[in-house]
Amino acid sequence: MTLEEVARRAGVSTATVSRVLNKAGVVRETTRKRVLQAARELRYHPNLHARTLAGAKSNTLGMIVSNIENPFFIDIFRSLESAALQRGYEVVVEHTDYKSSRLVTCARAMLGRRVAGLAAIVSEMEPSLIEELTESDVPVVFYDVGLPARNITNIRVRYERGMQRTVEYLYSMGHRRMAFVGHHASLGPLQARKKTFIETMARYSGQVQFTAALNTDSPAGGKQAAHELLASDFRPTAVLCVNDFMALGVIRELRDQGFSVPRDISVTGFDNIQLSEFSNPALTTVNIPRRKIGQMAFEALAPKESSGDRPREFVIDPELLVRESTGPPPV
Amino acid sequence: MTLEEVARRAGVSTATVSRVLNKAGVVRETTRKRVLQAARELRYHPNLHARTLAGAKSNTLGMIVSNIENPFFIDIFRSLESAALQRGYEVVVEHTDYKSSRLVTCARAMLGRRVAGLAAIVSEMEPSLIEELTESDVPVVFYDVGLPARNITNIRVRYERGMQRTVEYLYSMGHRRMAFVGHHASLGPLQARKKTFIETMARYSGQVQFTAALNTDSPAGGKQAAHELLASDFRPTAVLCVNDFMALGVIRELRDQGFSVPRDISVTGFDNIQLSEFSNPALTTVNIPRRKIGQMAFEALAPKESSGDRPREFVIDPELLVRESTGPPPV
DNA sequence: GGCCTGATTGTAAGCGTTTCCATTGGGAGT
DNA sequence: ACTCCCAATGGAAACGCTTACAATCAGGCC
Repeated sequence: MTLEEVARRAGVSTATVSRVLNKAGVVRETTRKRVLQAARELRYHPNLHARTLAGAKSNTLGMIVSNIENPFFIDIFRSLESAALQRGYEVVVEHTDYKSSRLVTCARAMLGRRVAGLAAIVSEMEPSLIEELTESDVPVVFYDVGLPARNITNIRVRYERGMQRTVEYLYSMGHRRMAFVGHHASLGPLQARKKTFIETMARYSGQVQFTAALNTDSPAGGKQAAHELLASDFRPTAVLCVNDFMALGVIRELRDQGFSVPRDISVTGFDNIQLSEFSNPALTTVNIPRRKIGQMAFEALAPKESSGDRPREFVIDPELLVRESTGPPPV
Repeated sequence: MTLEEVARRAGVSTATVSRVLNKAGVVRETTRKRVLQAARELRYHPNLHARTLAGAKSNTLGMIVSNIENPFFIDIFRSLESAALQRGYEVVVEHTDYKSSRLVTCARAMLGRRVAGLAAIVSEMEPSLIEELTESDVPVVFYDVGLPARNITNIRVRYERGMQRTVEYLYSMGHRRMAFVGHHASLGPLQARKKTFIETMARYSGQVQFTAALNTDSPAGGKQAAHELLASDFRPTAVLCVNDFMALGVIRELRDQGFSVPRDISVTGFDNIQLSEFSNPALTTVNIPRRKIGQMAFEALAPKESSGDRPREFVIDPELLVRESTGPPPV
């Protein structure tokens, strides 16, 4: 089942078979037919590795996400992929579970695969990796982490703004005791969120508590975090979650413990994943334009001759979306 | 950045470099160090394609799913992947959006990638593909579709049983008018589910209505389907959904239209995805052991010398899980 | 001192494609 | 009838790596 066998069967050279299969170069119609026929009969499937090894250019993009279970990442993937498909690229995903060691492994695998570009939509980071990627000269996009460089574009969301708007909104409604639920608090960007929350609250001189689920970005993690939160003697009137995915679990735990959301306790998320609308109550959250992020990421990776110097950094200002999970604190 | 350059820099042959990098064969400690050093300095990243082209055996498994947004598929992927990782395999995913044309493309891509095994967890199918895969001699696992063959293992869930149990349960509670919400009704397995529902209901001589969302397996699709359902003059007291993911949307629409679940209308899902527990009300559903399915799939794909003849078919009998979204019909 | 042995390392033949060049027939132009 | 040119094909060199197999070298033994 190699090119050569097909060639032999069709009575032509491998060069011709290759031309037929790649629709490149001219081939007489009759020979084309013969080759195609032979290929079909032999159940020939071109070896992708040989192909990319021989031809130089790769049209695969790589994408690495922290948590493939969180719809937030999938949404970005889908958006990036759909843009890529339209331009003849394909994209392969890998996920890290927020482990920076896996990030490094994945990134190396991508480089080994000779991807034409790499999107790292992750929260964890390994400083040496930045250097490694810069040297590699492969176009890279980071979301949330990393620094712009020769071949590195950054997309970042003004998380502080979203957080600030949320706190502001809750505060203006009368909330004074708020808690924050996150995960993997030790990771840079995630830690920054916690810090932002604390600083913002400090400005409002409200009481604050921080709780992080034990390394699980999931509804289950949110539920557990909420459980721990309620086990302490701090009684927040509002719980801000690092993302929607966890907020789903927080709401569940509150309900399980007999609290009504938002009557007794308000809950907010972050990301505005589709599910946030389908939650009951629908989640008040901060919108992060995942579709746009996916497109931006693609733009940054795709050669796109026309535009010479691509922007090296995109900044997104997220907006608060008030829905049903928040309201005034109980009197 | 090729093996040869590293070799030159380290003053050895490519064979030696290869040996060092693959930890295979013996190499004097001092040369090993020298090679590693050279590789690091040159920021050498082995070309994966060249590597798999040269060495024959592949340790990549391929997995194709219908809808990468539906947690059901992700769960199976994670389970399969974790089993694979433990045994030194890696697995790449692709998704089809329930399009059989994409299924074919993806499968061919996998074959081109020379995967060591392929898991097709999909609802769509292309008859010719079965033949193509059988000929290819690559170990294949199908879930829900396909027929056992020389190199093809099947995993199938007795969907009828789950459905029957659900109907039975609802009927015994007093429900007489039930509706079914699905998607992509034209696809084989999905159509079978609809049929199963109708047949089961026929046995109970209840009134029945079938509604399918327009090609969208998602909460949004479920919401839309529920909307259409309610627009008709059929008033079910229970809505059975083809899966949990859609049920989430159905519940939402019912609530939006002022119905209380389960007081006014009961809703059931299928799959028992994690989210079903976090729904409000928590979803009554039928458990499909995704973890186990992932493991089974891996077992079927991995060579595992010891066991000569692997079973060619796994059958799973799903169980009903009663939670909060169902109850007696309104009086 | 010659020879055998085992540890290291080098040589070179693939692996399956693509692609640059060269080659081969005709048919058109004169 | 004789160039010229173009369309259609074949030849063969990469692509970067793995892996027999060969070669080298330093001891150790007789």
